[in-house]
Amino acid sequence: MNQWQGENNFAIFKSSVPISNQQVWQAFYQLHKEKIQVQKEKVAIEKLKTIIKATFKLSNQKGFSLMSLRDLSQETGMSMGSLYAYIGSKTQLAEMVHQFLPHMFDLCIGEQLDHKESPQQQLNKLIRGHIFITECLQPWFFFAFMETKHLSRSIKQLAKDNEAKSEILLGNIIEQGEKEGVFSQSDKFLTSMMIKSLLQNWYVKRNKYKQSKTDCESYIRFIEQVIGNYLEKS
Amino acid sequence: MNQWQGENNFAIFKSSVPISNQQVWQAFYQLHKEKIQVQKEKVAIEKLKTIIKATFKLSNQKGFSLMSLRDLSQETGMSMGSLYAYIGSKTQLAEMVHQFLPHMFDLCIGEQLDHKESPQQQLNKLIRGHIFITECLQPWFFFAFMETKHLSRSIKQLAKDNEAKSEILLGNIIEQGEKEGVFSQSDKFLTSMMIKSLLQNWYVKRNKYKQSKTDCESYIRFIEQVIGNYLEKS
DNA sequence: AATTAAAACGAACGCTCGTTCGTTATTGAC
DNA sequence: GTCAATAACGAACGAGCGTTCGTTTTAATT
Repeated sequence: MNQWQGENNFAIFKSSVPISNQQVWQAFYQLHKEKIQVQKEKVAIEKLKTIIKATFKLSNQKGFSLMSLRDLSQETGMSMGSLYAYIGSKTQLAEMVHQFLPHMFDLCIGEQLDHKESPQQQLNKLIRGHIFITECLQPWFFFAFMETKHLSRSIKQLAKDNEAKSEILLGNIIEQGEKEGVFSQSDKFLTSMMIKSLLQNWYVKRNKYKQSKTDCESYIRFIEQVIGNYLEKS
Repeated sequence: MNQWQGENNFAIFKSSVPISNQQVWQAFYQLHKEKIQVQKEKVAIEKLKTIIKATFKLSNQKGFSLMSLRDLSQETGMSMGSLYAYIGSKTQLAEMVHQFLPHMFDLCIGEQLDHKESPQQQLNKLIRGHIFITECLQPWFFFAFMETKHLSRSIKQLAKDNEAKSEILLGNIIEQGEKEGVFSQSDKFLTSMMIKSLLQNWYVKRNKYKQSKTDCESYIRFIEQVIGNYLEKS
């Protein structure tokens, strides 16, 4: 059960996926390149960084829909016209953030899952990957979680599909564990809902965990303990 | 552990606290009486019902800040002027909902807790009460959870205080259980965070639970099982 | 039927929003 | 140093916002 400690920790995760500060912004720019009017990459990435960070800050304060582009202009020190060269429209600004997350998710933990491993290993891997990536991109995931209401139907659907996908993934692993006899019988739906909610809590209530000085490794240990106690046969 | 089943179920809860449809709206009117310009109680209650329900519906669709009072006017069939006789202002409309929840909470489960009972009993009572009341007032709690950003500082503080209160309550019960030796040693902070998040999930993701035909009694049983497995000495 | 108080109405007001676009400043190649 | 190309600028626009208030309708009392 604890075979992953030290062997698959946060530091190793960060060094094995493209999630350094530079790489993240580079990836964000690449994903949205064709929508952005500014052509010089170095300039564009720097300004996007400023804009997105300011968006997160203001959205935390008053919510995305109450954040005006004049607020954003003031916070970034850019003019209204400049902003529009980067974001296209207010709606597109929100959509760009939302589209980025599944992209990074695939990049970082999409292909790592292996059905030949034991259900416990698969489950732990999924949980760890989830916590690690949301730890690296906490403001992004927090924004996406809080500001789902303002999206076009198509992007809203994309968000729903992604959530469903991860729930099915969880459900399958639990089912496999039951079949192999390593997990006791349980309500697969309720169990995956619980795991999802524990994973979400890490980035939704991040401030509280920071205040209590809980780091992501001990949070993972806690989840694994709770799920283990509940699922594993004794 | 299962002594409460049948003896303290949802039906009994509903009949022992003032939470019938009529009583809820009556209580809401009483709490905000002095802010409302319309004097005839029967008329006021009926219109408030219409307004609040429409607010919940529109907020679910596009979020409170994107809901205009013209939307609300159309949805309720009332004129702008009439609306203002009931809500005072858009901000006050949101605040009235937020203020109502701790009020109902106190009314329904505030005084039922008894420190002489066993920690297990106290914990189960708290969990059951929480699920039951959020089951009865699901749209209210959902609205309050999603739309915290638009509040005045004072009401935001009130919301924070209330959350802190319930976390301390949980922490104390767990601590008492540890001292009495009925709970194993655990991280009290992480444990209460988990319980809170399980409780919140019931009204935040209500649609998903409805789709899978999970009722509140079986959800409570699930929580008690998970927490029991984790906390109770074997 | 007349009177009066309460409730509902909705056009109008001032303001702020997202967005545009003609102009100015900056950059880099020659 | 010149000159295109690129980026930044910010005043202006129309739409829609929350809110108000003079008027009309409704309801209750006499």
